[in-house]
Amino acid sequence: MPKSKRLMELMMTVNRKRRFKVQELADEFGVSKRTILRDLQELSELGVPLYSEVGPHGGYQVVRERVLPPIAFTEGEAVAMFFAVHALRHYSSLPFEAESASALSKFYLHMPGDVRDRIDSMKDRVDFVAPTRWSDAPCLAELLDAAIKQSVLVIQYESQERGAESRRIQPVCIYANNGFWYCTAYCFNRQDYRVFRCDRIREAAYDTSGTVPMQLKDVRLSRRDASQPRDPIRLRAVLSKTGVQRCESELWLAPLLQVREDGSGVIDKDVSRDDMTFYAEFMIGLGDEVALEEPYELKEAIRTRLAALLARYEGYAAQ
Amino acid sequence: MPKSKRLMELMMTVNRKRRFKVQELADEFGVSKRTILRDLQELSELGVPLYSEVGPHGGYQVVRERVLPPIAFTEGEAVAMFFAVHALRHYSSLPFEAESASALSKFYLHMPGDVRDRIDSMKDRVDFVAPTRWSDAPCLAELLDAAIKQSVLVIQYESQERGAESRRIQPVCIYANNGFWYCTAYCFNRQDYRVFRCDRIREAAYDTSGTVPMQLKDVRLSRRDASQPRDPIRLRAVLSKTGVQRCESELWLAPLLQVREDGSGVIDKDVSRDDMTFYAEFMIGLGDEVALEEPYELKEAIRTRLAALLARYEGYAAQ
DNA sequence: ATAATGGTGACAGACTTTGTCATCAACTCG
DNA sequence: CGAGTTGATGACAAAGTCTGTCACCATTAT
Repeated sequence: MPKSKRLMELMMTVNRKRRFKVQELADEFGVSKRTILRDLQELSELGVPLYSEVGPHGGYQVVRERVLPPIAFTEGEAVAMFFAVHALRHYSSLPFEAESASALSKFYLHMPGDVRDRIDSMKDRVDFVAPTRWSDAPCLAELLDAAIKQSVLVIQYESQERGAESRRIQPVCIYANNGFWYCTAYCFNRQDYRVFRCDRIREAAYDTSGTVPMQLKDVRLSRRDASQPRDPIRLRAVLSKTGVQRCESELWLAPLLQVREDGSGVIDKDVSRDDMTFYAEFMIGLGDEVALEEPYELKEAIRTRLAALLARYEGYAAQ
Repeated sequence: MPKSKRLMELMMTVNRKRRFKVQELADEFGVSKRTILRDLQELSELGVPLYSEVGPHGGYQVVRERVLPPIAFTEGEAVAMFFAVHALRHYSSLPFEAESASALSKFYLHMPGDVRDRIDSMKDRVDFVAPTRWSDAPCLAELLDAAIKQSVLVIQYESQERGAESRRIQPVCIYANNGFWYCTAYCFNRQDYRVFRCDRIREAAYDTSGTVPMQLKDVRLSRRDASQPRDPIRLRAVLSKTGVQRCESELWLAPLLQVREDGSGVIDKDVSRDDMTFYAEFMIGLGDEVALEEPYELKEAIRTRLAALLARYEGYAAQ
């Protein structure tokens, strides 16, 4: 076998084994220990992070991260990776931040100068706008890890109403929306699914009390969909074209919205009676772009709200 | 020089040169033509797309895409790249879509099975929510290209007011915000900077009439910032903690906002008098979370607006 | 102490790569 | 056409690199 091929296979083998002895590999590849030692040194120089200990029960280890065999990317592919990572630059507390940066610098180092220029000039010409000031979500990595492994966490959650409290949860999925990270999880304290704002999770540790994880294999991202409303009431409203455009950027509304051919639209959906205050605020925000048809309760709530606001601003005027 | 090293350098050299003759490389590397020929054949087998023509003025060419020398990525880096591209999945009409996909499949192919599983399970556990229904922006690639090269385009633009019209523009930057792609550009018809919605640009072609591009080297993303208000008026308002959080997700507001230590905040900024109606709507949306201090004109505008809305909903009640 | 294990240097022999040369093929240009 | 340019391929000896063997050292667990 030519040396170059042997080196490749050796790289794959050591990545698979993680721990091994020189004699082992020598037998496997049908070469002498000396050769394997020389090869391992070369791999080391090529960037595979090897660590060795002498003595009985010693041997080689691949330390830290495993390395993929070298891959030849085209320039276009490298630029695309840059673009993707660049697009996420406004999001703070991202998982894999360090890894992205190191991957990008590897691409950057191996690039001929003209492609670097191309990328540098692209940097300032294209952008994804994200809401500013994302709050820190210190436990994001733990939450994601727990969601992947489907294990139970004990978290310190600072809810708006009750202040800090401890909860046992099993994360289902993590998602970012409009400036915040959220985590849908099964809450063992409430015995139901709940959505947590990740920046309010101050600490997260793996549960050691032996709570048995739920079988949530099929429960995935869909879990963030709203649950069925209790005490439903029918909401019907007609939206102008502008109204539709505004509603489309509201994630929670999108599934309730039917768009007509001419761009105008209709909301027709059962909603929870408890949410009247919320919908009243929202309808007020839409102003003349919405014509509410029912329920009467919502109209009433809107009028009450408007009157309260008017009083508030009348009050100011008197100051 | 060992062969392996020479092959690496050869790969970089041919990528830089794009066109070359065997004799040239032989001199450059101090080896014989025969050796270079053998090396080029090996590079070819390694995936570098080489093409050769015999005869005078013939020679070698690197065909299609240039290839970077093989890079060894760690697993973590590969996962990070997956994450980044995955996060953008909801955005339609992205540039570099094909390249991202092919880069990802290269990573995927070279990965040991357990990492694939890790990625597969991550896919369904983490998400970036983007507003739905992005309109198609068919000319995005052209716009980006023109922005990078700073060249002039002739576009067919369908404005809301005047219907379709032809414009000569020089794109400055492209950005995505809240479900739409925008392009800031210098418009030669209006002789000023304008922002175009990319989905309303039906066609784009390079200008052939010889319009001289502007010197826009220093004009970059900042161009999307609001210009100075004409007829300014001072706006001062105090925001509660909740109010601050809501404002932070409004991009245009972020620069006007000062956050205090306890999470509450202040808006204090000169704004344009023409925008009173807009600010009135916005303040109403903030409800009790904002205490407006000045200007008087805005309070008046809010009261007017509230009264109008109230009338609208009183009207409904009478239906 | 003993045995297991990695690390290094030297060197001859095995193996690979290289240079040279010869020959061919495709093509351009005058 | 014919002369010149350029790539493609095969053969083979010379040059160079890689490999196995061996001797020896260092470290460490038992």
